[in-house]
Amino acid sequence: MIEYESKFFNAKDVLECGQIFRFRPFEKGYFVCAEDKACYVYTEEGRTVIESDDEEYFNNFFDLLTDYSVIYDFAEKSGYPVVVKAAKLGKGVRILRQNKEEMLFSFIVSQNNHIPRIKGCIERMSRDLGEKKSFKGETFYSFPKAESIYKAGEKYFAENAFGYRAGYMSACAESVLNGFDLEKLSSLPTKELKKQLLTLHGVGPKVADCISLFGYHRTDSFPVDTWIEKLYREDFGGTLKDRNKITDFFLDTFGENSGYVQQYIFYYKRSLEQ
DNA sequence: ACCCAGGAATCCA
DNA sequence: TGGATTCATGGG
Repeated sequence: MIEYESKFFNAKDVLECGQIFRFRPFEKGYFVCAEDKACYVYTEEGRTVIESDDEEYFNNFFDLLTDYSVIYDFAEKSGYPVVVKAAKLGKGVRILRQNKEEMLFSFIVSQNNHIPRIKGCIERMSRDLGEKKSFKGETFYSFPKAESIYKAGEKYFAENAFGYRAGYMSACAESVLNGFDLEKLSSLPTKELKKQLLTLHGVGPKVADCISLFGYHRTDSFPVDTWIEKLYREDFGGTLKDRNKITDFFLDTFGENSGYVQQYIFYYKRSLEQ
C-alpha cells in the first residue's frame, strides 16, 4: 500500500481530467487499469492511498516523484484568470505516466468521439482481445497488445462500433508489428517525436500530442481538441482557426509547463459545461 | 430529425 | 498551403 499526503493529488481529479479511460468507481474511490495491471485508489482529506500488486509500477504511474506545487504555482502566477481558476479547481490533477502503445490505440479511438463512448469501445476491446485478470476480487482485462489488435482485424472493430476508426486500428497495429518502435522514439526531442508519430495512419496532430503528453510525459505538448478550441476563443480571446497554430500559441505561452496547463483547463472547461 | 464529440484523411482549388 | 468534405456512432 502506498500512502501519499499532498493536496496536489486527488483521485477524482487525476482520473476524470480526460487522460485515462480505463477506470471505474470502486468502494471509497476507483478501480484503475493500466496495461495488464490494476490498482485501487482513493483520496481522503488530502491523503491518497494506492493499493496494488505492483507498487513500483504505480509509484511511477501516478508520477509521485514530481513536485506539483511548483506546477501549481506556475499556473497561479500565469496571469491568465482562466488558468488560475482551472488550477484551483483541479489542484489534484497530475499527468499520469501511461504506456505508449496503450495511448496510441486509446487516442485513435478518441477522435471525434464522446468520452463515455470511448470508454465503452476500449472496455469491449479489452474484454474481447485482452487477458482476463483479477485484483481485490474484481475481474478486469489487460489492454490488448498490437499483435492481438492486428489479429482481430479491421472487421472486428467495424462490427464493434469503432466506426471509421476501425481501419486506423489495424493500420497502426500493422505498423507496430512491422517494426515501428514506440520505445525507440523516447530518445527524440518532442518536435521530432511528434513528426514520427504523425507518420502513423490515423494519427493526426491532436492524437500525436496526446500520445506525446500522456505516453512520453512530454509536457511541452499541447493537444487542441474542440473543448480547448472553444476555451481558446472564449477565455483567451483567440482568433486563430488553424489548430496547429493554436497549439503553437500555447506552447509559446506556457513552454515546458504547457501540458500541465492543458490538463487544468481542459478539466475545468468540461466540468463547467456538464 | 438535428447537433455534437479529446479529428484525420482526402480532395480540390 | 489552406479550406471544405467525408468518415461511423450514439447520447442529448
